[in-house]
Amino acid sequence: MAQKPSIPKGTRDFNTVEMARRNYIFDTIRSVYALYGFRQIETPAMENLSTLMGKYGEEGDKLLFKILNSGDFKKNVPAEDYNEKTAAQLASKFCEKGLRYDLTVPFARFVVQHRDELQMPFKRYQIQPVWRADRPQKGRYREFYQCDADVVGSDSLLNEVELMQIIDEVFTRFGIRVSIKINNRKILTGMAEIIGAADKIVDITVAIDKLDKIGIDKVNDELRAAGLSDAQVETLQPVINLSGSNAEKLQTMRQVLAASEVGLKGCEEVEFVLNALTDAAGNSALRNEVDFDLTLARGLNYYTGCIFEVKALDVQIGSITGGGRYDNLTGIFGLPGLSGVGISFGADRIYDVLNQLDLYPAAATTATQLLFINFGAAEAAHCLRLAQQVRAAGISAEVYPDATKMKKQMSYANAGAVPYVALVGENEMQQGVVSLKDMNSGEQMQLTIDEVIAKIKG
RNA sequence: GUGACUGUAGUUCAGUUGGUUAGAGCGUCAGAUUGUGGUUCUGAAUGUCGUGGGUUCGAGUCCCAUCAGUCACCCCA
Repeated sequence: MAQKPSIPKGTRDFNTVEMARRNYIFDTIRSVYALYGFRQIETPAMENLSTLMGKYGEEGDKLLFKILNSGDFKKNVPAEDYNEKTAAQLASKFCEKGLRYDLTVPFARFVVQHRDELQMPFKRYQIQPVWRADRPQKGRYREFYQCDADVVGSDSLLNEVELMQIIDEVFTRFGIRVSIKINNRKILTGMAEIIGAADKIVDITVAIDKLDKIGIDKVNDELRAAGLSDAQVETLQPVINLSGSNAEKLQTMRQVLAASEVGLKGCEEVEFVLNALTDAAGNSALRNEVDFDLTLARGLNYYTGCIFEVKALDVQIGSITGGGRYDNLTGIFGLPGLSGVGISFGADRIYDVLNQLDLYPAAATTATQLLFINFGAAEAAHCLRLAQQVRAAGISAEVYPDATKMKKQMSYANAGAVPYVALVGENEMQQGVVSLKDMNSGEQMQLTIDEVIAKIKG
């Protein structure tokens, strides 16, 4: 064969089976969002680069896919710039659009742009692909889907509570056992304050976030590398090693953060959310465990309040859902004072988890429920009418298009995992019946078309 | 952006210190079976050994370059 065609690195084709599974994931998430009163929007695949640049930190800017301007885009760039400017600087002259990097920033843009039409609080969800010019590896793609739900225009912590419930509901429906982690950016800020390194907050959180991956010693190395003194690192130790129940951890943190107003506020917020998720008898309202985890930091630096993250208990794949509160994201677009809180399900990683654990319900992946074998022109015409009756009853059915060998038609049904096959030849036509074969058991019986419908539905 | 590993049939992989005509499982197709799939048996098709150069009497095998893929770091879902 000559060179085979291919697709760009980090992108994927989805075949029919994969799409059936992916739709099961999207449909599940979608229906839970809707159940909590969220409504769907979509935004364009490309945004103006001015909207995207500077929102994800220096690293993020590098990972943006930029789109070359149309027309003679080099006309207005002086020749000497080609040698003097860096590639990034030239790109900023050649490109004014880029592919969306996540759904949160386009959403912030959407809110600011349509602020006069929106009823606050505004609850929206959005399920669309995003693109990152990252080097792909396991569980990391250059094109992948995010499933975001956000509430803007409400400071209430009840929104956080609701989002935790959504997380719990979705993973319960999937049958994935997860650990939900909660923390608060204010607590991290408070810690930085206490040790007198407020300016190093980002470095500190990034280092602490790696605890369960690289261990305490290397975290301390990173903290020192970030410019913290040994004394400062020492002060952080009891916090990093925090253990016990959620209530105990909160108690400890209150003592540590006694001198930090922000830090105490963070503790209060976490406590409120955890309490709201617990009934009067002290039982959790959730089916999955929620853990107050000081080492949860999350990379994106626009979070300001509660932050959450979800990890699968039975598969090693990194976080499959994350989110948090960001107090001033729309401020960048000229609309200050509007608070938002949101979560994002990583559909592609959830897909990998479901595959590994093989948790798909059978119904999610079957397409055609009944295949009519084609015995010839007259029989096919008859089957076409029967198929319409079956479909009217809500059962997906198809008539094999060619009167080929029976073996071929049966194989087609088998390959497509069709659970029932209808054989309607000359005899059946005369008697007004259908020979229905159950492909799983191999049993076959003669039934009227109404009995067939009742059997498949029942 | 940094580093490591791997490229042989549709696919997963064998292929000896460099040696004649490059193999196997799975899948595909045909037949055993003209109204019965999934099991079984028989047979068949399929390769620029990623690409380009070099060493050699001789390269799938060794060397260089290049492209592609995978994994880890960074970062993240």
